Amino acid sequence: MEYQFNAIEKKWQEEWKKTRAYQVSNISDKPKYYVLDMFPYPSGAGLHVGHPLGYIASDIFSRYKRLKGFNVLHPMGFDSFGLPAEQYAIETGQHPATTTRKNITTFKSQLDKIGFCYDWEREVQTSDPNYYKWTQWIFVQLYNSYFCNSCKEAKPIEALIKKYETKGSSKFTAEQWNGFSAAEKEEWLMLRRLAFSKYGEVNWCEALGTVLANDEVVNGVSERGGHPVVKKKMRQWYLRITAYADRLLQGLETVDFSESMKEMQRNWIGRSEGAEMDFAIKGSDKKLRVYTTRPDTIFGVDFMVVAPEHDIVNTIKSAEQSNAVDEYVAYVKSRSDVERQAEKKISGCFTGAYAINPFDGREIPVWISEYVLAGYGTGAIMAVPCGDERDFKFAKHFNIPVTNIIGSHFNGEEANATKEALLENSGFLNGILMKDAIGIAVSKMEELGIGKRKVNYKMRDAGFSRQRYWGEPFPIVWNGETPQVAKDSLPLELPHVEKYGPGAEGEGPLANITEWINTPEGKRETSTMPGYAGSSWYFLRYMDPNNGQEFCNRSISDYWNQVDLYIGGTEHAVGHLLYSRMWTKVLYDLGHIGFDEPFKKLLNQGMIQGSSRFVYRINGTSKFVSHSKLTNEHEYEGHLLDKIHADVNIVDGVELNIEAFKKWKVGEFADAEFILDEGKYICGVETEKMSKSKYNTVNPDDLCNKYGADTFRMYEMFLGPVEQSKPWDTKGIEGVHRFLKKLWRLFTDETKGWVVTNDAPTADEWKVLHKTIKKIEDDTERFSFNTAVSAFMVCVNELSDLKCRKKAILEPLAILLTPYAPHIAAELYHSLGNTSSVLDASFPTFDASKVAESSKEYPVSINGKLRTTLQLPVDIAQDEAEKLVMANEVVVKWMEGKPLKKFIFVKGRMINVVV
RNA sequence: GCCCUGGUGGUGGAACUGGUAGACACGCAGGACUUAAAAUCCUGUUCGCCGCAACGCGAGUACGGGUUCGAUUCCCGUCUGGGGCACCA
Repeated sequence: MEYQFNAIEKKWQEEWKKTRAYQVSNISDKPKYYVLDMFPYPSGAGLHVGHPLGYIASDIFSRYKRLKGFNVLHPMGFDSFGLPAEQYAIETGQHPATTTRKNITTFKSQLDKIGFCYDWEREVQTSDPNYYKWTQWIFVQLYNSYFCNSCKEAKPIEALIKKYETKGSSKFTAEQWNGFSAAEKEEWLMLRRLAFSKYGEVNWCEALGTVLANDEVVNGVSERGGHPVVKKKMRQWYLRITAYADRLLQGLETVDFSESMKEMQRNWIGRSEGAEMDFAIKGSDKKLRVYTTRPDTIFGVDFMVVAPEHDIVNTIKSAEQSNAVDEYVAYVKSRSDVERQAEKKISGCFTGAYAINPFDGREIPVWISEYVLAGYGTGAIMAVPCGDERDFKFAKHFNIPVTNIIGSHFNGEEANATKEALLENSGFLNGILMKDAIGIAVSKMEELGIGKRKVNYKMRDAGFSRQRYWGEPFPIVWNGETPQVAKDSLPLELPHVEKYGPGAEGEGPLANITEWINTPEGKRETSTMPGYAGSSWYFLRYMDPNNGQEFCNRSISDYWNQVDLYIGGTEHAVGHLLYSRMWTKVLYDLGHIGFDEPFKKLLNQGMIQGSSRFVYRINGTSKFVSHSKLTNEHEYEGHLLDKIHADVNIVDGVELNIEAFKKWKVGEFADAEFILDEGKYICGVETEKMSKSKYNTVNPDDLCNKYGADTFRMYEMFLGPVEQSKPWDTKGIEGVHRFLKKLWRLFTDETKGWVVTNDAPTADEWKVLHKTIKKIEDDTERFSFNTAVSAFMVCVNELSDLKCRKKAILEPLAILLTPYAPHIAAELYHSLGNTSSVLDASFPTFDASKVAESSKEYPVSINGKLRTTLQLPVDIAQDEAEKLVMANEVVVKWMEGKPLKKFIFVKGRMINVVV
């Protein structure tokens, strides 16, 4: 009886669909477990073998937990708003909803083929009005909240209004507040709202007609398409994520993320402790405020640098320097971000003004330079050239004399940022170790009222507007410069548009629909929300996906609680993961959910790269030369070569299938001739990103058809650790397939069909089974799926050798296999006469007594040198072992009468004897 | 430049808290069954040496040191692959 995987897999997939075997209830006596995949953007290209890696891992773990008696939530959905669908719409005129729907259908059929245990009844799509209704609702919650700086949490904006009405603030009194106009009040409130609007410089991409987030801009060009990006002032929505900087940092201590992931988030948040300090300006009543992390170096300040955009520049510049300053500011403005990043040349201009060092009265020249950023700290620094590389280079370039405050630690050639030097030339700090002087200096500044401790963050508030069509509309209307929440009932649906091109002045396509934007209440907001809006809270909606009254019922979110295991790529380290952590904290603060970190454990799956194959055509001919015959990558016997991608699917290992190649692109290659090497055409190989255009994609559907989903699942795991990136290679899949066929033959005979007996297993057979139970359990618990697959292979090899066809062994084995290869497991389990589903069987219990042995031959080394073996009881006591060792002829001879000094026992085994 | 990670046979990779390095699989070589092929099974496969034989000898986890009875694992230095950040004061 042959292993007919196609029929078996179809049968069980239909069965499980019919019986709704993957439906998950919110009511259960079992403990809960929540396994989540980062949901995909449904692109038009469909899945390639790289996508399912994480999905297979999460599926295995979900099924494993289910066998272990947990009520497991394992949902799937689609992050279906986004730019590619919109660009496709612009090109083809098709509505993004149509193409998105089509793509989702393809994705779902591909996913189902692999046999995932998703509860599709909980599917969410971020572009579905029933979903984005609640994205909009959460936006309104953010808008109507502020971050209370004393209690460090979000509170309703009403509480702030009440405070302003009764107590005022540091900027105005209660009386003044009550006299403000509605628009004035709104301006003040806007400074505190968690979702707020302001004019800001944004990354404007002319070609895409939209504003991009910082993480969508790479090296000054758009991540998608590589178009140039420039700064533009526009009214934008933002999320006040900076308010949560500290809590986002502290929260990392409570979650199980990889160290590198935490590090990336910490770097992004970029917390630094230092001090802000005011310097008087000579002949002016203006003060220059700087931020420094090294107040200990205050006596080494030789000049000040202010960002060219800084407001103070115009008021302090001297008459003589005025023109030079204006010229320099103009020059800086002319430079794009790309230029600034590409050529970091030293430039700057003296303002003619001098600041006064409050401790020694020294006059310090004030410069402007583009290396000081307006957006960080106070936009001004005190430059200490002997301790800071950039300051040193600047001083050298403009011949500014350098004061040495660290003695021999400074060599005059380059700055030294040490904190270990004893200070010199430093007034009251002389002789003090720098790291101790930091605190002393700040205390002195605070005492004199000229400075105070200050924490700064690199992270900026997150831009939340996109000038696009295919995203969530804001439920906001404007009256002039004053916004308010629209009174429409949610969802505020995306209106239909005729064309998807941008509106005037950089506005989004929605601006073109005048009948939509103009309402009796005011003018609608025309931008839409960014991609991360919908993905910041989707894990909550899965819990209660059809709730029309709430985004997610509180008692249900209390039950499911945090995501126990979240699997996805590292590319979302500082985007999605930070945003969803912030949203979770806000919803927690406002009492909508009961936990403030969304993901308890994060597992990052590696990327599967493509392994590209190349053929080499002699330039201007249709002759192809085998890679093994080339002089080098570009040459063959003096002829230049064209290096052309060949489809990996028509190459066997590195050997090109010549007939298939000719048919592959008939127009181009039908008449191809080949210069072979020993009758074979050998292709070149390179590892690249998997992509259609490189013809290195492998479609999981093809592999499922050829080998079956179970083989495909196990092979993806067998490739190596899930966290590791690796190039795809289909070659080894045969080995896994052979394993499943071998397993099948344990249960069946060619002629007799099913052959499993009810005989009692032997000790050896029990041992094989229980060894495997232990190994599979341990490996699965620590996400070592590749070694678990190997353990199955060892088990089946051993049972084959033992010719074991006993139900008592094979039935537990089928259950063990269920998470990894559910279809064949179900078929085998069913064949043993079980009518209940293997999906709900219970995971076999490991019995240590079944693998125990009474005595064993142990290797023993003496002084790590001589090696011999001793037959010893397993759990032997140390003194007893000593006697037995001494009695051993070989040991005695080797020791030559020397006394035994030490016995090394490991896990109750004697490993080494020291003489 | 800074931070994080890795470096093990021809290949993918095992070895979990230091305890017989190379599990498992691919590939390769040889063999069995077969008219033949496919499928399946068996044997060998880190490198070098010795040999009638062996459960024989020596070296070996990027390189150089160290700790230890014992190091792929821990420590120090060097080289190197990958990822992230990059004028953040």
